[in-house]
Amino acid sequence: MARTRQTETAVLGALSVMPMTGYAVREAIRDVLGHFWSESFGQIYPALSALERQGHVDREGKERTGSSVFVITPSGEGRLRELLAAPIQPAPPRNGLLLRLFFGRQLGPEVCQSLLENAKADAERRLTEFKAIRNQIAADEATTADHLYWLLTVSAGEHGARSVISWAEESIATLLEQTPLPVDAHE
Amino acid sequence: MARTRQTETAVLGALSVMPMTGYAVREAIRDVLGHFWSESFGQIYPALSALERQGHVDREGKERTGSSVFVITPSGEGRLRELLAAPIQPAPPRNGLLLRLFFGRQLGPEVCQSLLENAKADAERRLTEFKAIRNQIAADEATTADHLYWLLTVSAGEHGARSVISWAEESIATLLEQTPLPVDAHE
DNA sequence: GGGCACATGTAAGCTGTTACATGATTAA
DNA sequence: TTAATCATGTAACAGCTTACATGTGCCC
Repeated sequence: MARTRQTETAVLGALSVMPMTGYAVREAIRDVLGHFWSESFGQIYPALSALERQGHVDREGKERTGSSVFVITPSGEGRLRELLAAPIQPAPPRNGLLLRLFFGRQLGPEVCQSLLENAKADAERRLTEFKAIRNQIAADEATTADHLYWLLTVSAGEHGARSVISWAEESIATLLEQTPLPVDAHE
Repeated sequence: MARTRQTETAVLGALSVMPMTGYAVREAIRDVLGHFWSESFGQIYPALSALERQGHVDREGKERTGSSVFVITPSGEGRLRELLAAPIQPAPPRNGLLLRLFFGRQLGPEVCQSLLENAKADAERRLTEFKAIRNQIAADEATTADHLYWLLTVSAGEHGARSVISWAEESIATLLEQTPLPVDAHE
């Protein structure tokens, strides 16, 4: 029960920005919410059907054309506000990198260092992505009333990425202290 | 396939630190790995049985007493290293706070501010928890070869919490600019 | 006319959570 | 002796992913 609501929230949220096809909802969730949210493909169409049955969205142009555009109804907007106001259900944490580092003695310092290097590189990649997103939102600034809130989530991503980078750098240094370089005389 | 391995990894990892009962494995995962990992109760006993069948753990004292202690075998240690060396499977992101903020226009700036205040308070709570954990690890320093790696994960938690705090403070300020105080003449 | 992106859906199967059932041991 | 904690397990269900099935419209 508790979990299907989450899909409902994401789908209604997407439609609250603009009407679109189910296919476009999926793309929006993947490409726009992707940095902090995910829904799997197979959930979206059933969720849309359920929302239609409940009168929270209308399906326009359904006849014979195949593709149809979903539009949020006033009741759907009420439902969305209700869902957004509900208590946040914290997702159980599952950080594979930290799991590996916690048992890092099994892997040895060198492997752990390379895990950290990868994490740092990933975070740097994300940081440049966020920069691009920021520019894009700024470009649309005039046309959307949502940009202020969108920037908040971009900023969260940036802070998170920077914290990963500084943590990784510190941790690599700590591990290096622990593994004195093999004293090779060359040079 | 891919997912059951994760439970296997956590269980073998716990037993690599010291032999313990299934119940204790569960507590260790909840209390020690809890900040970055979770396994549900109902997965742990089946995982232990499977590991026993495969010879990766031995069950000692199984006879009639009810409780038995699980001990990792050499083959289990090999399996653990294999699992830890496998590519990290990134968990699909699901951040309920960011989802709410992204559609924050529906909630209004005041509600969003209080969401951010809560997030900040949570992060501060975590920060003091991490401090306590750090002290505890330092106290055990002599007795465990793992403490260096454990501190890495604590540090990750601290960096993360601090990044949430600074992000939340910035964001609250941004929202305040947006909602000029109601000009009430009183005072 | 062949390939690609758009578009909608379903079904099988796996993962994970929760609640239940049971019993031993220990402390008040 | 009664409650809490330790201990082991199972079964039902909810949620999610993946692969499949199908068709349209457009561009080269």
